[in-house]
Amino acid sequence: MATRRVSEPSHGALTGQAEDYLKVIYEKAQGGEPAATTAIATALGVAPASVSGMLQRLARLGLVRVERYRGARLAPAGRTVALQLIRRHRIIESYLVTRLGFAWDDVHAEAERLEHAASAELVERMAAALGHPTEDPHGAPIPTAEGKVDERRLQSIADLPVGATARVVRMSDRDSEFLRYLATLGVRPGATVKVAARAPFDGPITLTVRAKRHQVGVAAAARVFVEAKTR
Amino acid sequence: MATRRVSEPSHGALTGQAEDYLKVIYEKAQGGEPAATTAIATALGVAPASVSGMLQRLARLGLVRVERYRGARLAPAGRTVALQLIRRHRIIESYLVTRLGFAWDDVHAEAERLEHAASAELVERMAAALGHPTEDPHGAPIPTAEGKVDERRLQSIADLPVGATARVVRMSDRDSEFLRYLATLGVRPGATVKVAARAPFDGPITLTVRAKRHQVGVAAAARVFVEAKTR
DNA sequence: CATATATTTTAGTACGTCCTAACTTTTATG
DNA sequence: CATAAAAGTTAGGACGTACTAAAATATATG
Repeated sequence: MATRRVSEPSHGALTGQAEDYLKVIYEKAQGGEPAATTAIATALGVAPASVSGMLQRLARLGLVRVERYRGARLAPAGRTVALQLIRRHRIIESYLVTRLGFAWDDVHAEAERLEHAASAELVERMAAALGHPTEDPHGAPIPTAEGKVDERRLQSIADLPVGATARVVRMSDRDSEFLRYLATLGVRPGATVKVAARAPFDGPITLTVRAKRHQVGVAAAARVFVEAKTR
Repeated sequence: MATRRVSEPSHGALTGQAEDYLKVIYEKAQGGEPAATTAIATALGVAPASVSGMLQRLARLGLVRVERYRGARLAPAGRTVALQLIRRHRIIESYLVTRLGFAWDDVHAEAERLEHAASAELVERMAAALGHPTEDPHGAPIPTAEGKVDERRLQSIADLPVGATARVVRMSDRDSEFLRYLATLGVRPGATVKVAARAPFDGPITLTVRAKRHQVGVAAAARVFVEAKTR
């Protein structure tokens, strides 16, 4: 008989930790390649050996498929769990920003904890209170309750050629310092940016945002996703 | 080095389980007597042996004082944790009812999970959004952030003599079926009840609520707390 | 292509939490 | 007050999750 943890979330028998692994695997395994052990370990702040162990457990539960020495992919059941978790996360972030006055660069950690504790009912009530938003405050699409989500792969600013103009769609929400930096540049979802210049050898990129020029590193540029403006 | 659980709450190094034990001990040890092992076990739905083990751990952490074969009391540090948890719980319940349309008889379980995941900041933002309420939807007083709370012991309806009139102050929030039953009788915080009759040998109590008479069992009456009306 | 480096897995251990079974202590009662 | 019943503790084990160290495999490079 599976151990029942008294204060575990209401949705499903999975522990919060297992849910986190699934979410990371979802994110890391987006492009054909399975999610690498070390990548998962880094994302979760655990040792690679811990990942190997958990992957076996998740595989036993039918949530992931593991290729030894190669990495893990989500099985359909695991994908469902991951998308539900992402839905929770993004709705909670939206609610905290819109209704409780949290700063958009400061909600990630809070949502990261609440997503494991919130019932489906709570999340749906939050979504309803916000008018069923389709994107979170960082521009990331919110999966539907049925698990559909826009998975189209966007270009990052680092992919743009010199002279290109693009609309900012979204950015990674992980690092609040990074988000605060972007805010000082005026880079937020919906903003228009233009690549004015690129230094050679992956040197800094000069961006024009709201008529101001800024130099940003490639690493930062690669974490801001855009849609090219056709015109 | 103490193990750090990745998805543990932001407030303190305690696990959610340990927090729950402290809360139960707080509740059970209100009147002079220490909280009995079995009482704690029943409240948490675990075996008495598990309680013995956890009490040793909590005592090692300086959170409770245990008298062997007798029970446990909170140490000052444990009391602080318990009161913060109760504050979280009651503010969350209030928020869910007032801002997200939860039924008052249905919020307990949700709050029970969220109280371990919510940061102090979130809880204080909720409290501020509600205008810093002093009671939760079931009439229970909300401890202050500094850990002060009204601990005066109230009479229950079962304590009232025939003919007494009283104002309902609060009731146990544990059991939503019980709360729905009370609602059908019109028994809510603030309501006025009169003990019209009492059958002998702990028989049913006849109450008058909003001009209607109801028979309730002693067990139910003992879970509704009142203030005698002096007049 | 052989070997060095990086990645991944296994083995062994720890800790928090839970359980059941057996033992001990307290309490209640004839 | 002796003994039975109730309450509590200890012993031993399981599971989820983590760690380190050592072994195995994959990749990269001279």
